Amino acid sequence: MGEKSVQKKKYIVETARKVFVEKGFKKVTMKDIVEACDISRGGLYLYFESTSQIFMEVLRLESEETDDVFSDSIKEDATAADILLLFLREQKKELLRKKDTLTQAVYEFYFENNLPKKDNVLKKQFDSAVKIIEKLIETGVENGEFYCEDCEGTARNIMFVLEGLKISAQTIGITSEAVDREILYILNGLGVED
Amino acid sequence: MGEKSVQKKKYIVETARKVFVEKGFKKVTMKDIVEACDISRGGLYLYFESTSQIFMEVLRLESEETDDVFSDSIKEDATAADILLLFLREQKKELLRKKDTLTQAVYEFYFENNLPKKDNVLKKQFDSAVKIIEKLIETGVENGEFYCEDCEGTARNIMFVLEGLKISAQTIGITSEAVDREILYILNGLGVED
Amino acid sequence: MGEKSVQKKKYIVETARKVFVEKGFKKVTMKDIVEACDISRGGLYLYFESTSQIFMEVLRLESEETDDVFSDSIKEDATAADILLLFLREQKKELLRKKDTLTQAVYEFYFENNLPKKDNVLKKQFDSAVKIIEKLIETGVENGEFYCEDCEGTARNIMFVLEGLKISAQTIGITSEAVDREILYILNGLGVED
Amino acid sequence: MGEKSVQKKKYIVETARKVFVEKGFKKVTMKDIVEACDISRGGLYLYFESTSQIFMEVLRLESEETDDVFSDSIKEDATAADILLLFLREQKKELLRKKDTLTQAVYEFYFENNLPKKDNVLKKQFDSAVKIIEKLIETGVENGEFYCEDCEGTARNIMFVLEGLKISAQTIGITSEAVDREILYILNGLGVED
DNA sequence: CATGAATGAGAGTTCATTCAT
DNA sequence: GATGAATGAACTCTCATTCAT
Repeated sequence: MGEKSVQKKKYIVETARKVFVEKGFKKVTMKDIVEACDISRGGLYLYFESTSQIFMEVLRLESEETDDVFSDSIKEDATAADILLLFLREQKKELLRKKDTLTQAVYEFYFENNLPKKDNVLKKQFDSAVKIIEKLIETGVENGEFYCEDCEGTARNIMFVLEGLKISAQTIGITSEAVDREILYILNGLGVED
Repeated sequence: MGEKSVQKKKYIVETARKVFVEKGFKKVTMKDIVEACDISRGGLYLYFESTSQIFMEVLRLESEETDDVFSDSIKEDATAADILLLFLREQKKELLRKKDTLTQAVYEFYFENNLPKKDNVLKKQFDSAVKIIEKLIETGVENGEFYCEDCEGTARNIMFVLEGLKISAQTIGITSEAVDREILYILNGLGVED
Repeated sequence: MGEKSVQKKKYIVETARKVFVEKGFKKVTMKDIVEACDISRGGLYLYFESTSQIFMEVLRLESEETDDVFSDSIKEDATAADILLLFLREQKKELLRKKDTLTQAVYEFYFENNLPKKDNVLKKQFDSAVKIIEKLIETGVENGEFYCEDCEGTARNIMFVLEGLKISAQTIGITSEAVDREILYILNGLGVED
Repeated sequence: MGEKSVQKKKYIVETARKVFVEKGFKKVTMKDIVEACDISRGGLYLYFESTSQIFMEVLRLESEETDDVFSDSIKEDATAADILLLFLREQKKELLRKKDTLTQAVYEFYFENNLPKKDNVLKKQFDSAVKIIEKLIETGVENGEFYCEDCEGTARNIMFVLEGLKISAQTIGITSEAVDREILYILNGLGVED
């Protein structure tokens, strides 16, 4: 595959991403993507066989580009609590942005496809996030910012709560205040004063 | 609609339930249900206009029949901790039973339908569960079984964790041990010794 | 068929008439009529086999009830010109009332059914109208109101013009003024001053 | 749309025309046309969305191909009376050719569609025919062939009579002699001797 | 007579997928 | 590589018509 092909493939994936954001995963047809990309029907099949394949590529690109959720905008002298709060606020923003997110599409995709474990990007992301939070909490504990007996458990708990909030936002709907309440609860659990 | 019609409607809903359990929500067509029920194409339309309508009926029946998650199998002398543990184990069983659950269908349904709040059975269930758990924890605190500063917050936290576990079970997959770990973490948080 | 049956049949025909007025002939289904009559599906079939059969009954009733287009509202001392004008104005009213008429349904019906000549109510009506107008013109000529060399031809011509206006009203649309112009043209042709 | 597509579209329209001639407008389904054209179900939808759309195209083609009803077969030295007679005979032929005409389909189409004025090809044709006949009569009057006080009125009258004959041919049926009688009446009205 | 549930044929429409150019 | 016309399977939905009650 030449350089040009690689470019075109990337163009398709990026355009398709917008479609998935808009419509979720299941509803999207090859036709939708063909039209969004303004290429020929047959043309798309030269690069991808199905919406699943395209979506997997979207996910791959996604994870490539957002490795460093944390490292991005963190000041040198930020405390662990600062960083955790930043992270939680970022997640809040993300999960309240009901539309304009890949979230729903991701869920639908994993529902549909009885996921080959190894390719499960979602799981990798979850696990790596747990690790990072755990590290962060440990640092906080060392600094005397946090109080915590089971750092790993707490990290996991935080991630599951976030997952719960995320899916709730998509299904039963959730308010900004409700998210704040949960964030506060988490911080209180770490011994952080309001 | 006569008695017979009511029976048939119920028969359709119960049969459709199996289809939804098997295939989720989106993938199910009127044709699928027609075939599962072994009735005629037009016959189904006598009772329902769409899969959404059928699914809403499935949910209604579901919630009617499972009002009393708790009251059912609770001994007279059960402690708050006993009851909570029972509840959590029930939830565990449910969420690990990946296939054979309506869970995925429910999520898909709520993704698709940007449902009017009032009809949101899911939300009602969530809120009522929070209330019940809160009561339970308060009882436990009074009995000296639990230690807890923010009963309502804890109840909510438990429910969000359960939601997180449920969706994770459907997407990234989750082991029995992982669930146990979370249950333990919750109980520890309430000051219950292992 | 008992007295009650006759009543019911009449009720159906009269109700169906409204449906035909509203929707024309082709679009009307047995279901439409069943619903309009608020009777059972099977019930309708006890009386009629098809919409065609019902419509033919509608036409029969129609012609029974409107035998005397003229005789109705004619004063003793009306002149031939008066009566002709009255008739033309009546026709004008009828044909401008685009909706609220059986006209379209009648046309559609005769299109569909390769009409058995003998049952052709429409033809009978046309022919009898020609006769009446012819008589009228003759009377007018005798009275010196009209000038006319070929009374029968003129009568037929008038009826064809009316038919042309009627169908035009249903298809290309026609204004009140356009009809007036044609009426005037006819009267002028008979030597009537404006 | 390439040259080939244009060809195919034309092929569909021409084939569909035959179907409309045979069955009128309302009774024709997309399936009928698909079968007549011997193309695939989806294939037809590439070109047209509905029978209405196809029919409008049929009408467009029709009017394109029959612009010059008159100019075609008119000798250099034809008199106005000759031309008028030619026109009327042409119309007679047309309206007696009960089957093999688009007439019925056209009426049905205009019944169904409460058509926006501008798209009303039928009206345009009617109006332009009136103009042409008017011109013709004026010429005839100048030549001393015709006698006529209100050329425009007469032209309109002729057209409405023709419309009346046309619809009558489709509904109550009409004989060749009946048409001749009307033609004669018209010509007599213009002062033409038999 | 009357009901209305049930059937099944058939119309409309949309897409994934192929393939000649 | 790229195009886009073409196919045909699959779904949705509506009714005429029947028939047990």
